[in-house]
Amino acid sequence: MTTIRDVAKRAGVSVTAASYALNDTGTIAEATRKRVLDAAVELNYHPNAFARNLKKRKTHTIGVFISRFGGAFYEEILEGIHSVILDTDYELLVCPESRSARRILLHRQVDGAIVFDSKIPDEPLLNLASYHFPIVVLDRALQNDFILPLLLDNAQGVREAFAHLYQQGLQRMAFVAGAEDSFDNAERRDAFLTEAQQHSLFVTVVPGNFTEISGYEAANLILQSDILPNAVFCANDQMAIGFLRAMRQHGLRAPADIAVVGFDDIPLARYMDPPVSTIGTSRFEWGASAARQLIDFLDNEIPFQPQRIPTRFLPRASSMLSGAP
Amino acid sequence: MTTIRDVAKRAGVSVTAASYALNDTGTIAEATRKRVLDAAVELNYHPNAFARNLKKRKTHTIGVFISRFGGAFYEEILEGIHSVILDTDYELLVCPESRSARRILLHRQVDGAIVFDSKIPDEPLLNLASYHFPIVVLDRALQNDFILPLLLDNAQGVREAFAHLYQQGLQRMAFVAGAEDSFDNAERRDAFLTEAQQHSLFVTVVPGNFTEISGYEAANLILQSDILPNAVFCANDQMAIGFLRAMRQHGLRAPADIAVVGFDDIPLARYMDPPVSTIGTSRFEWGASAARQLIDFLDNEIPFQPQRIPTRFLPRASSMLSGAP
DNA sequence: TTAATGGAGTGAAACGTTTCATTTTACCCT
DNA sequence: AGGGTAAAATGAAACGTTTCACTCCATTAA
Repeated sequence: MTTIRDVAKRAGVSVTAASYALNDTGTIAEATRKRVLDAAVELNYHPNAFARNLKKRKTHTIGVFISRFGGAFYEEILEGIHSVILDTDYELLVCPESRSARRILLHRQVDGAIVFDSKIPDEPLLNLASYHFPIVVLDRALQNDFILPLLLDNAQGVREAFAHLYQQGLQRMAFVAGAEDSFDNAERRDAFLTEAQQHSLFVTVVPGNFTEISGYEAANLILQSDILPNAVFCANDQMAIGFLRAMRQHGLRAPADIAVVGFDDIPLARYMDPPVSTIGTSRFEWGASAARQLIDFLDNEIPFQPQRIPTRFLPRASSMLSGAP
Repeated sequence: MTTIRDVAKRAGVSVTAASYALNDTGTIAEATRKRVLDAAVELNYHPNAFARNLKKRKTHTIGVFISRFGGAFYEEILEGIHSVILDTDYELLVCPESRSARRILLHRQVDGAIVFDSKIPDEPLLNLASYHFPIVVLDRALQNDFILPLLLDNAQGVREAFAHLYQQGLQRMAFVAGAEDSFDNAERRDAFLTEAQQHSLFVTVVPGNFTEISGYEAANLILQSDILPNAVFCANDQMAIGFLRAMRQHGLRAPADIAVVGFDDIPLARYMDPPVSTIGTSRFEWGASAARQLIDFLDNEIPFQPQRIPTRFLPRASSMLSGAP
């Protein structure tokens, strides 16, 4: 491996001069600068990132901590993040699991983090932030000068979907909830309950955990009641798909018997039969915002600006009564 | 940040002793060892990864270079890789774009690489390998003591699919090709042509580029011919899906009018109407193999063992004539 | 008693950069 | 010609580890 020492020797200058020339800092005459740069090319020199990071106390890497690679959900967020990183001189370190997340964060191998993994508890994040380490969280409402929550506007989407159902005269509604520890689930459920209350509707809430199977089981539970709901709101699309599967097995059809709405707009939702009404957002934009704010914070010390990521209701066949708008 | 110096001072020993104690090397009395460890805990000490890497000339990170995050295709491979990495003390650096790939590799920020990005040319990989840098390639047939190709057994899957079509009496076949520069496309096409030749079949090959739209266009081209094929083999599922869409628009049905087969077994294939026959593999296992061999090479100097990843044909409705097995 | 042995611990160099403080060089102005 | 100044270049310290080579001391063997 060729080092800066070799380059300096070849260019006939001191190591310092070589460093200044390479980094375009300090004061170096144009002629010598050129000589150094040429020498670097000739020797195929590439600075050792570790030595540099050690000295500069900066890694030029941002870490993304998600709970797993799987799922179109994360994909699009990652692509959004990546699209922003591309235009900077930062690297991306993607860590799909909380165990190694701890190690990476503690060893300060990144300059900042984007977190979307509810398995990582709040406490270590707050601790990191207290050392002025910047973090963007996509899955919790933590706030702090060094922590930026960038959350979905869950309530907005729920309101739109609710209105859509209500305007079609559907009044016997049920909500299939997601995982208990999920922030988004709580917001979606609360928004739904608020709407119900404002419209003086009595609604039922059935537990679930975001998996297709839990939606399936929720349906089996609901379908045992004497009076069936005529609209069901699932806290995500997977559960809506499970719910629809159970309905089919009971000989029921959506939306004629029960209108079904999901959340997230996963790709599959559009391909189901019937296509599933859902609430979507631009996940690409979401990731991009996160990266943009983090980079701005790191490079230009622009303070974090909390904001909500807009969501919108996407009406599809699973909840459109024939003759409805 | 607390350094090893602080720990040493607190434990009342030299820096050397602290280092030995923490790394369990050298000769340190049990009592002092314990004192050092306790001090480290009390001070919440975590070694600086850069200083360590700089000194040890090892990063304990492996790099994965893919062309983008999107696509269920990469997801499962990544999960397979990750599942292996988890049990080691390595980190994962995922880089979804060839531009930064170059930087990372050149700056030696990883100890080894897994490459699945045809936009990265062979030459830099060979160059790296010449410095004894180990690389697993998933998308090309490069071979070298330090380069391990881990490729799909494309021919196997194609043979099975071909037999399936042929045994149903389908003899007018066409092949919709993928991107020109793709190794897998070349193998699939060649295997198909070989089969056709062995069965004395005259077949047509239509160009494509792996996108759904190119499958759609290929179909429009094919459907103009006087004599339609009765079986079409697409080099991947996306194109098969595009092909089916075009067929529908022309009022044709699969498999009755044309039997359609894809390749890759993407999740959507199973959900199409009709479900798309395809050729699948365990991508999770694929990724896991790659990671396993790389780690074994790095940690235990076990030489690379080239192997083919098995594929198998998955018959579904899009190619099963009624009454067929 | 002395020499050899080996366990426990230490000092200092090294990894490859960056950057502060300083020196050298070149130029300009009276 | 000489002092002043700015530009250009340099030496050396520092970043936080690891590790080589060495010392010190107690124990054992002769």
